[in-house]
Amino acid sequence: MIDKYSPQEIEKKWQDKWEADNAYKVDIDNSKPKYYALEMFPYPSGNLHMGHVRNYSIGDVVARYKTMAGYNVLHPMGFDAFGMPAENAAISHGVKPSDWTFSNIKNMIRQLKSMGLAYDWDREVETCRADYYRWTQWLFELFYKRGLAYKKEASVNWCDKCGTVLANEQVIEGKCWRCDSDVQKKNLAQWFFKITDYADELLADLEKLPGWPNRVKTMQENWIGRSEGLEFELDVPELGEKLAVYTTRPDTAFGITFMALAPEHPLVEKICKVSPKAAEIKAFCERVHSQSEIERTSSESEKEGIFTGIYCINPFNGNKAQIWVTNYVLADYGTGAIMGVPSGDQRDWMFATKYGIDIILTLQPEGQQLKLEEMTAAYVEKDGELVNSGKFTGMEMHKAMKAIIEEAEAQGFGKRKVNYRLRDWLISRQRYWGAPIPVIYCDKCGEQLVPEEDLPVLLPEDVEFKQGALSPLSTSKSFNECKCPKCGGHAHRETDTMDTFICSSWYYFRYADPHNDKLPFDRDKVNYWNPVDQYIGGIEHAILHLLYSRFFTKVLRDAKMLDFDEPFTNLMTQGMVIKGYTDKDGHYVKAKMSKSLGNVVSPEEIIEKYGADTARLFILFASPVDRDLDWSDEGVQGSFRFLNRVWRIIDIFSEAIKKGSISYDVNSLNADEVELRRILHKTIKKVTEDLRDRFAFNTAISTLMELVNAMHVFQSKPINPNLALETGQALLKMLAPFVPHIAEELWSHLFEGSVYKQSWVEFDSTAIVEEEVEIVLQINGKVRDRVKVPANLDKSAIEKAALELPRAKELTEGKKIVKVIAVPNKLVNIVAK
RNA sequence: GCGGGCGUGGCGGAAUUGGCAGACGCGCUGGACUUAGGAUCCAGUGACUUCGGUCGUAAGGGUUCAACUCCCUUCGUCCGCACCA
Repeated sequence: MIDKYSPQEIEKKWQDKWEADNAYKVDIDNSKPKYYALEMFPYPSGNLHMGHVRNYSIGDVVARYKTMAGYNVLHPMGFDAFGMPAENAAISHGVKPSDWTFSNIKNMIRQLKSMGLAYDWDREVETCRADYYRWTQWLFELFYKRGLAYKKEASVNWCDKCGTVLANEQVIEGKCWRCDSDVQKKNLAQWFFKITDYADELLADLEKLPGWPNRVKTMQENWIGRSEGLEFELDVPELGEKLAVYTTRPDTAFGITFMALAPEHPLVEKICKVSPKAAEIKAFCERVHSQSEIERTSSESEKEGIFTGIYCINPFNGNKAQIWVTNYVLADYGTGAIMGVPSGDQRDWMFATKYGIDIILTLQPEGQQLKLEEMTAAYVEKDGELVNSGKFTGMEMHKAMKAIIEEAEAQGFGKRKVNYRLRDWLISRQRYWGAPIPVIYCDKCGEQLVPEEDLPVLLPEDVEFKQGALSPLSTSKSFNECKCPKCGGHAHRETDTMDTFICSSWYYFRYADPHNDKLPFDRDKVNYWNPVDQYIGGIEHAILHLLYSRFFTKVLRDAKMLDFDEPFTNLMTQGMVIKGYTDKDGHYVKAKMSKSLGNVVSPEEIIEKYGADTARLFILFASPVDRDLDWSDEGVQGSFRFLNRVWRIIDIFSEAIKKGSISYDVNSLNADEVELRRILHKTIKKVTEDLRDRFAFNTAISTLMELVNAMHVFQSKPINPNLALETGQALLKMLAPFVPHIAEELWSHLFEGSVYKQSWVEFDSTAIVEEEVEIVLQINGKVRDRVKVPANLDKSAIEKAALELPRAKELTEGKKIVKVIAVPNKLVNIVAK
């Protein structure tokens, strides 16, 4: 008799034993195929939430299953430990960011260990430790040396609350991704990574990622936003200047009646020098600048502009076009100026009708005549033929696009151009708790990299933390002042730190070689372990982290530090954990668990009450991994009940199991036992396929529940000991990836060694074969009867048998049998009229 | 506006290649055991029904012997991007 199931006792026991035995330590082993299972590492906020539990439970099943299936599995964990919250703690509580962070990490490691996750803790990385950020700085220098890191003054996104700039990817609908406050534009000199150099490859290589969800690939595709078109120049005779524009609709170029400039366009200043309307123009520009980013970039806001009084010449037809300054042209896309074709673009139409600018029709549907005076909107369809377009009149629009580009190229005033929505990655942050940018500014020699042998540039401790203060590092005397590495003269350090997304863009390489003190990682080790075979995390990183990591991988490949193109072969994006609650209006609604809504369930409480196995089981069973998971307290109890049921049935089987032997004659089984054995092997097949091919943990678990239900048939009658052994052993092996503690405990009562060290179960296809199958009789597509027939009976035999069934005769009496369709082992359908 | 999901019992979900809709779990109902049950075990549980059946996978239409599954239209809902010229 085995004791009552008590997760509180057995879980701690096994966690300690696994740790003492170094059970999950791995090294390079060329005798097995390698497998790298990775979950996105957490920010050390201090406490695990259910989203973490879900993420790591999924990863743990993958790692444990792959290990049992014979792979050499790398499954590491670490912490993305730089970032704002630590600094906020310093500002509001006077705690040192490092103390705050390390104590949070300590608590989170304790919580992670209480989940029974199969991590190789020897490989843990913490991005805020000098032995890690030294290499983050080293990689910055590598980017710099390759011409991929540069400093420039630019209009950048500024979050006042966080007191720092942000990358474009970190601005969500005009608001800061972290604190949700409005983002402003500021002109600052900042460091950028030249991700745009890789725009084409980042886009094209999405095709090399069949193991990624289409959703994520589409999002990246849209973010990169490639477009093809024509860039050409228009003369501005009054200024002796040229004005460049980019268009994806060269076919409408003959319809230009005005040019629209962004207020930031350099030509605006030149115009102001000669235009009598200079004061008005300047006032307009200032007014646009004072608008928030949301106001300015919303497609709904009113289009406004001011005519400069200056004209330019359309090189295609010599027409004069008014130059306007407007609020709806983006300064940092294309050339910061657009051609205004009111007849072909709805925004231009609205603008032109508002200000009484001419409209020239250049495109109309084939075989139809459009009349401007009857039109109430621009003609924006993507088909038609040209009018009023000189020698291109009458040409089909797609042909015309090509011909007009060729014309511009032949005449020398324009060229074919590819544009991207993607901008360079702004990596400077005016914050303390990040990796210092390893650059020195010398009064004489200018910008200098900190020599490699002087890395890391350590974070100083003599800094002041103030809300909204610029770059805390600049308040440190010991940090700021230094000597120029080139001339030895007076110099000062860069006081900005790097975006934490840089730290997380290469951590999955460091796990392959975490203690290297000569390089970020050894090339051979990374080439052995990486790329990550299965990456698991939240959809919120679809662009940010996943795009940056792809960029890093490509740069490091070009730097010959590794030999592959993509960091993550397969990607699984898990859904959120949601829970119902009653809102302030008394409605029952479901939403992501959050403190402010009060619908949070604490993992620690659940683990304390039911154990980690129950928490893991419920979370994996309640929903497919890529969908949102609806938390249910009753559901958790159901999972706990199931584990108790497993415990009891193994207990009932245990006497028999001890008497059984592994190899035996299956012909000695009685009918009930044959049936159990068939269910067992069907279960093995299904669970294996669900784990190996489908990521379908919920159905794998439901199949295991069916097996346990089938075993209960024998709770009150004797079972063949050999079958008891076969079934019990297979059940525990299959449960082990999901619920490792109870599987290990029950295994230890009955068998030798650790269940985790066992090889995965194979199914016996002969056990699954049934001699007789039940097939469905349909008359005109409706189920009318069921009948047992020998398995694999061929079509004609089934048809013959079906027509002789009394039920078939009864229901087709007096009707003409038109057709009989038989599907072996499934059904037979008689069509009668 | 553009792009991508999703829509199945009271609830979470299953149906992998077009072949028995609702596996498994929750909840609920009844029974057994019991001093007791919020433990355990067994059975039932889509709706309607004149108990023959009929209807049923967001709505409508189509293809097919056969549709949750394929095609068209519509609606709802969630997510991403959004004045990108």
